[in-house]
Amino acid sequence: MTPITIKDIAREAGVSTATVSYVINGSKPVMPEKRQRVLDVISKTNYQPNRVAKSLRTKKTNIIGILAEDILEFPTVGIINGISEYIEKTDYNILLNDLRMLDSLFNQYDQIIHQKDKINNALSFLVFGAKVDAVIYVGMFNRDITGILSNINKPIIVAYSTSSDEHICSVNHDNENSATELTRHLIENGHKRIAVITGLAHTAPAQMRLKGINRAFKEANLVLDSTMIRNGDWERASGYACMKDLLEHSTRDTLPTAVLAMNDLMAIGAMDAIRDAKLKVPEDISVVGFDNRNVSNFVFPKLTTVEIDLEAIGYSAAKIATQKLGGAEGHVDSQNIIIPSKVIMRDTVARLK
Amino acid sequence: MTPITIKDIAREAGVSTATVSYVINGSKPVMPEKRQRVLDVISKTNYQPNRVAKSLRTKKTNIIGILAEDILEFPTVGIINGISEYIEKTDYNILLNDLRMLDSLFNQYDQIIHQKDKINNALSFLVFGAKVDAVIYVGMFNRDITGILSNINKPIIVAYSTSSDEHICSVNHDNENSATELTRHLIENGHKRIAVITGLAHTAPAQMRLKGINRAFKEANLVLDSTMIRNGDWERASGYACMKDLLEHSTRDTLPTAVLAMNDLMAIGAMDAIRDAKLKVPEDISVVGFDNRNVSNFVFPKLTTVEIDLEAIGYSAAKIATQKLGGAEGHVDSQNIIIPSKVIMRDTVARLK
DNA sequence: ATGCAATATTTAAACGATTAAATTTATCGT
DNA sequence: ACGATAAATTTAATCGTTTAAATATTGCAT
Repeated sequence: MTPITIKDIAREAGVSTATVSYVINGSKPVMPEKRQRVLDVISKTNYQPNRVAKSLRTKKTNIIGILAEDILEFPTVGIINGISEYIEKTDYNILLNDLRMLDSLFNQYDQIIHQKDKINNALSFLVFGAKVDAVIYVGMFNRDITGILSNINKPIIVAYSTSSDEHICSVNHDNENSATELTRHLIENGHKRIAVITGLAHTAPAQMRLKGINRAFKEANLVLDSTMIRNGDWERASGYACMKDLLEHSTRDTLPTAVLAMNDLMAIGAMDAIRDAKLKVPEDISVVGFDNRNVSNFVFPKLTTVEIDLEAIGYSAAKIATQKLGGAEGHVDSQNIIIPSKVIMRDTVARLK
Repeated sequence: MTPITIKDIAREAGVSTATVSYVINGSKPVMPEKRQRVLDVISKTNYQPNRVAKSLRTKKTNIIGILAEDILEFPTVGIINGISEYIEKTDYNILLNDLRMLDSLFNQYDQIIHQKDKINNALSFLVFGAKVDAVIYVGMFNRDITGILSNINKPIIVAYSTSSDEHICSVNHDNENSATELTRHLIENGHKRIAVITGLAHTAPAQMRLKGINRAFKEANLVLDSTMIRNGDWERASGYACMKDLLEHSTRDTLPTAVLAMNDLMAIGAMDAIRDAKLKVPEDISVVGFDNRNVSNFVFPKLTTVEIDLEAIGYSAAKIATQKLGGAEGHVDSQNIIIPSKVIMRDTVARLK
């Protein structure tokens, strides 16, 4: 009943525990017959070394901590999946810590404990308590958490935002470039009067995407008409409201031929508004979104959007983490990795002549 | 640089390590002034007890292992979120092990390692290697994994399927009842000619749901016409194909007035087929789905479906796990918990007179 | 004040692995 | 066959906690 330990294996195989350890880890040569004897006993007994004891001694847990802002937030699962894909090939494991930040917006208790404290506590627990070897932070990282970070001498990688701290690697997608490409796609199809529905204006992605949009306009010697810009908040309802407003303030001549929403949710909200105005997508107005969420493939017509390779982001973050852990030999790729995205052309963009 | 340990605290506070341990864990009374001195040193130094060492000594890691069939599969995240919601209030943590079963369908390597072995290996690692205190299996559990399970004397809880093993608790949603209610909703709206698009026929949910549908028919003294049943495979494309077939084999008189698909994806596929046939939902044919996936709220018209309370399933599973861990004092609820679901009425069901 | 019981504190042995250092065994040239 | 050297193996300390058991301290009745 009591779990089987290295001592049991040693006794059974007639060797010392050190020898057993050496064959398990290959850390020192062991005579072939002894080696085989040990291996036989191990497989016969189904022995699994106690990782807890091993960790205590070696000061390595082989655990990567994931600190997720909210597992329900759109990119989180995709990124975790990418991490999992890489980690599965290694000897590491995942300790998942969900900050539940969406949840905490509605939670009294959390208004007392500031979010920064929440992050710091979780980080501190992971690093000093659970002794994870590295942590991957999944989310926008737009909170100031530099307080505790300085005295952590373990790899911290940020996934889905870009780090400005030089000790912290980050893996992000190419907000600016993909916004350029998306806009270019519209322009190439003959659109000139393009409306823009932004995300929350103070957030990094919204700013980067806007920059990318402007670049495409400049390239084509066009200017982005500021009266055609509406500020949304990333949610479907705001897309609807922005589009409605755009429609109401337009005459036949000033109606945009296309609208670029900074994410799919708002794009779909815009499509709702267009349908309610008895107009058709894309015949009357083209619509494009961003993120390639599941739903963009289910609305009618199917939404043209930008696909973010979340899996690649997670995969890359995990790879960096283990490389950093590998010590000097494993060379660490780079400080801030940018994963390219691509435009997924579906059915919401009409070709203008 | 070297992390601070209980010895440092003891020295600094002028007491023994045992005393420090007693104040941290409240396991024995300590004189108020001493207690305070220790507490002060702890908060001044930001000391975090080493969980690894603690676990080795107490043989409890305070970690709940999650064994997920695939994190990308629809219910997984919702259930993990529920687990996380409960766990956050306790001293436990989550070790996430993703079996990546969807992925492995396309992976040569995994055809060699049988899925059963994969599950057993992962389980064995979690229990004997990582020494998690309990494991929650998230998925269909329709694989035979009884091999290794017998000699594990730690709580195992299955979430999202029902266990037949009496040593394994399970938490599932009420497939049968909610199918009855969904069907009843159609009947109450005057529908009699109802077509059914099933999921993979050999799976438990498909069988339970069919049972529930039949019950509603019987209640209403109707019979489910077997020529109106089509077997899908849970995917959107199969919903499309089934609906197309249904349409092609119907005359005006034999056209179903409603179709019940066993999940939202197939329901949406059916809606696609109906639209392609120049028919309208719900005016010509009503459609209902199952699962309340995100997308069901984004299609047009919005899909009437059954909402599964994934969060409650996860929450409940985590609660059972910790209760079982609590020992004799914490009474464990029940062996097989069924969480009720509810019909979400949206826009795809027409009232017939 | 004194002794005794009750309470508080410390000592030291675990937990199960790894790994220097010590020891044993094997190899090999002469 | 004999040392010397190299290779394999074992011994025992260690990682940072917890917790019985031993010890020290306190309070209290007399």
